[in-house]
Amino acid sequence: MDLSQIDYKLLKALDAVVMEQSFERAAKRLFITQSAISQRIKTLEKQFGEPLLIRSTPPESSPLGRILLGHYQRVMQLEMELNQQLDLQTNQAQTLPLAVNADSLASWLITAVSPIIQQQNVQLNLFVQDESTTWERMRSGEALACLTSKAKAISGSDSHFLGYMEYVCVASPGFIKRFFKEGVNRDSLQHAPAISFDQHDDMHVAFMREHFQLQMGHYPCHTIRSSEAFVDLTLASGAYSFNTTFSVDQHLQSGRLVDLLPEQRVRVPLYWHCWQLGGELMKQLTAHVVDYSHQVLKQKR
Amino acid sequence: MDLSQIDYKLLKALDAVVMEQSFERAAKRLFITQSAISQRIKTLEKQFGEPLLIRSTPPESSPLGRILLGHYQRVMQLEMELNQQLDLQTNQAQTLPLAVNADSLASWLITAVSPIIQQQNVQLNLFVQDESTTWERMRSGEALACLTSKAKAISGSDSHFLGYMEYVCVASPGFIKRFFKEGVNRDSLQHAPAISFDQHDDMHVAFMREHFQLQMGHYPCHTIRSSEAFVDLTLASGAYSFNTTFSVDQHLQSGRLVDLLPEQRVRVPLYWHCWQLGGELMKQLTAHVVDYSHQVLKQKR
DNA sequence: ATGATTAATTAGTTTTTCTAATGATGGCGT
DNA sequence: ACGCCATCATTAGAAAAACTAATTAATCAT
Repeated sequence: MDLSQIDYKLLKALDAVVMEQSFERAAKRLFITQSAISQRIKTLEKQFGEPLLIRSTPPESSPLGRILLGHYQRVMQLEMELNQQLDLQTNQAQTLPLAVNADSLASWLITAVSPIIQQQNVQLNLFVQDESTTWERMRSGEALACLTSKAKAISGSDSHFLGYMEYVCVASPGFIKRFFKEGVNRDSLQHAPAISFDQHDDMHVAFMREHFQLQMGHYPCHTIRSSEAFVDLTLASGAYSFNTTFSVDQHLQSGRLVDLLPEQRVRVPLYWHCWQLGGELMKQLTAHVVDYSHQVLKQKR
Repeated sequence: MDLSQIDYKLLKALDAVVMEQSFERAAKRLFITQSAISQRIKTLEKQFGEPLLIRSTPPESSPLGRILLGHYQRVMQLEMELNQQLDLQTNQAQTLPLAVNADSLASWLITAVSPIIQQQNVQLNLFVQDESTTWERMRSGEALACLTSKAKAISGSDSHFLGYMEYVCVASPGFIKRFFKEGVNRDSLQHAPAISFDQHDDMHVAFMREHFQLQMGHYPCHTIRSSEAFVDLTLASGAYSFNTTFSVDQHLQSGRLVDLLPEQRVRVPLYWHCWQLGGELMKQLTAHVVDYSHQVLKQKR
């Protein structure tokens, strides 16, 4: 029983592969080559004398692999607690790494957290990404809390339902005149440019598939990683797009944007997940976020 | 907040230095050079941006160092639990690394644990050393349990009082005729060869200091790392020595050995420390050891 | 002061770990 | 079946990291 024979760099590679379901993507995540991932996994398997990954597509963890990853998670949890403890010890200024989706950030989030960051001595560190990947950021321990559409709590963390973000499909009058003269239908949609937030953004994709049986690639689609620019391009008649009611309500009122499909607004649930550590500060932050979002988000499906 | 940036090899070096109270001894313990230790510590200090050791003699951990070492202990604890889990998962044959003192091993220990090792599928892995250093073996996680004279429990582990080992100062009639014709006194002790178990064995040293004001080095003393050979050399008139009542009772009865100082028997307390992990097996083992030792060891000072 | 003890530093070597390129394998569509 | 693409494995060589051995510096007791 040699202690501390475990090299956590190697376990980190295993974790990345299982999470990303691919050696190559794992490599990309860790900013190393696929070869290095392969070698790290092999080293680990040599150390334990049996396979830790089932080489299927996608790769899965073996029973032993799962045990090791469970251990890894626990150690990561300890490291997170250590980080918080060190913040408390030294800076006084606790860093709060949060993974949030762009739409929430662009609308209500700042208002919700500003009381905290004004009262307490904290440093926000926001990861802005799609609400389906924020969860992953948190699971990996990079974020202490996240905004996500997933309800499932990570073990060791709390999950709070916040409400629904409502998305409206909008376009400018000029855009409508140009592309939707005949109405919004399968034909017109194949030529009208849309906007997606990024490659993980499946709202538009899901919408097109469900309502018009259109696959991705069968319609033009921009990608813009900014909620504000999203709206700007739509206002400028460059595309139609789904936006939160927050960001387009004014424009709908003023007539600069038009609700293309009033019957088909999309509601995406939002949850706040946070690690139980982080102490008083995290509790306060969570309280503020839950409270404020209950006020501004739709509570019904 | 980069996760798993912590290299536990480095923390291990820090731990070794603090435990051994010396860079050189730490190096020896980890089987590397003093230079490597120095560099590891420096790397760690560079990573955290402040000293983790106070360079006094002996070196002490800084406040931050203590926090880090606390974290290290917790991770080591997790690794130990992992090891037990892996044993359970794969082999079925759990390894039980125990740190025990030679005298207990030579007398009652085997009898106490044999029911367990016969019933259960276990592999004993005994570290035999002085009862003052067994504790350290366990603290470091190398052993799952230990026999020691220290009462203080390691946090996360249980401590059970077992009783007192009684030591008698004995010699053969021939030896007495040669060295203690005038009785046992400061003069005669300066010429009569004694035996110590090893350099950590302070029983004889303490005895000589307390009762005869004799420093180590002012009397001849062999070193023999075997309880049985201890007795053998004494029987062969090669030395006088302290032995457990277990190992010399027969010889005292038969007259081949004589109790030199019937008034001054030494009683050393014994404790069983064990990590709370290890599950059912460890519980059973502890129950057996505690139960059996209560029968065979003196319970009173 | 002097010598002994201990840690820091340095230079050079060894070991480890990476990248880049290539090879092997398996699923998939034609 | 055949090639094609996607994916992981393997390899050689380069780069980085960690180590040893020797030296220097600092501290302490004599």
